[in-house]
Amino acid sequence: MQIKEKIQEEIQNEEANAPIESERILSERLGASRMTVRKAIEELVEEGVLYREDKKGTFVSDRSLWKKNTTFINSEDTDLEYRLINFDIKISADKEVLEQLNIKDSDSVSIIRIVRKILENKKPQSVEEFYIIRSFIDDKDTNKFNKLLDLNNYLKDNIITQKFVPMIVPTKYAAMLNLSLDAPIIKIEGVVKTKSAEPFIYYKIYNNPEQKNLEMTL
Amino acid sequence: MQIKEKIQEEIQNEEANAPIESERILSERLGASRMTVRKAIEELVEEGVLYREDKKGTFVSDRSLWKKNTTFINSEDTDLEYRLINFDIKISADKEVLEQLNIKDSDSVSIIRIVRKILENKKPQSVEEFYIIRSFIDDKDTNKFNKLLDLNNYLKDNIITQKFVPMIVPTKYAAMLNLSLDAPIIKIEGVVKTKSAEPFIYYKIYNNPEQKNLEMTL
DNA sequence: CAGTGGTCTAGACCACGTG
DNA sequence: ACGTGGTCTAGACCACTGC
Repeated sequence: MQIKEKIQEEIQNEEANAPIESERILSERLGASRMTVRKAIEELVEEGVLYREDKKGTFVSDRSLWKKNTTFINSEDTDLEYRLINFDIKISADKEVLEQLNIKDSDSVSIIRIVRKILENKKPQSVEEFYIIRSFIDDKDTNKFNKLLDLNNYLKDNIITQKFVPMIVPTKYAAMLNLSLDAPIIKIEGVVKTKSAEPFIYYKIYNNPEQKNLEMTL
Repeated sequence: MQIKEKIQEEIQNEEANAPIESERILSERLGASRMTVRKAIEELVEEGVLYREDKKGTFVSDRSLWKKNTTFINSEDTDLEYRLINFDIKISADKEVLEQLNIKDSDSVSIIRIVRKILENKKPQSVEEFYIIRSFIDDKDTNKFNKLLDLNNYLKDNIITQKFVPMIVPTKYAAMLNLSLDAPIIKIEGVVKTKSAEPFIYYKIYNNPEQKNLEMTL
């Protein structure tokens, strides 16, 4: 929405905790109804850019309070590099994978497996394993890993559930992550489901704690 | 909002993916304007109870898709018990704590430290350490641990940032959590700040992975 | 073509904080 | 008394879906 962008421009040089103009004044000055301005402000509040104090006014948040969730999205402006470790279209898969993807008859379903390593500023950040039911994706996307594996693309029309599991780094990945064999790490296990609750992607991410900060704002 | 509750009642016996009445029909039947009904539905969509399909309709979500975040809130209907391990009002604290609470002159600030153990269904689920700047809380609440330490109470007017750290269980807590000395765990470190960015609580939660599932829906 | 959700308008009243 | 955000109303037009 244009109103939102305008407000964002106008506050970008404001100091933290500075008040912004009231909803009524903004709506008049920007030529929109109050409800429209309100919705724009509400979205900025949702992102942590602004905050309201009931019956007092709306204020600019300190930048450190902007909402983030690096358990799911890599923070921007980092230098990321993706290295493919493994790619195959397989008929069979682990029992765990079949269970998470709710597959009863494994013969009838084609599963794509992709394993890749992610480097951040040239250092190993994580290893990701993806299991994707082929029939759920466009044939033309099958080889576009960047699109296929960017979980952001699924967020709008799907539901993603992820779990955090502490473990000792798996032996096969220790060297890849440049970790000692007894290093404790956090594995993230996630499932992507359609809104009608059909799972079609299962993923496991092994994070290098020295490179990957898992944090979120609430 | 009453409209929200009414809708919630009406759909509670509906099957997953069943359509609900359109916004226009609901607004007429419930005697509210369309925008009011819309807002109610929007909140239910936010919670994952309903989902929309653009230009098609609004549908009931499968219960497994309701949004949750057990990294922050213990799921309901669990039998929780809190055991106080430690409570003191101390002038001095670790450098780490002072740093997180943004305290320069440690002599002038009184910090409350509380350590407690949480049992879920009689089994040890986690150990929590809280560091609270005394001047930020009501004197009358100083001894009401349940209120003081329920992070939900701070969510409305504050910003909470938390970080997930993999580690081997600290020796001093291994027995308390009923874990072996080399068990990998996830420690959650969090800071509660006012909306004007003043930190006043720092907490560390050591989770027993066998009892505590850390997961979230996106 | 009728119905859906998505967006927007131009008003209105309320409770409460501040001067 | 005035200004704030919070809530609500009764309309309106749009782009698209499904029949």
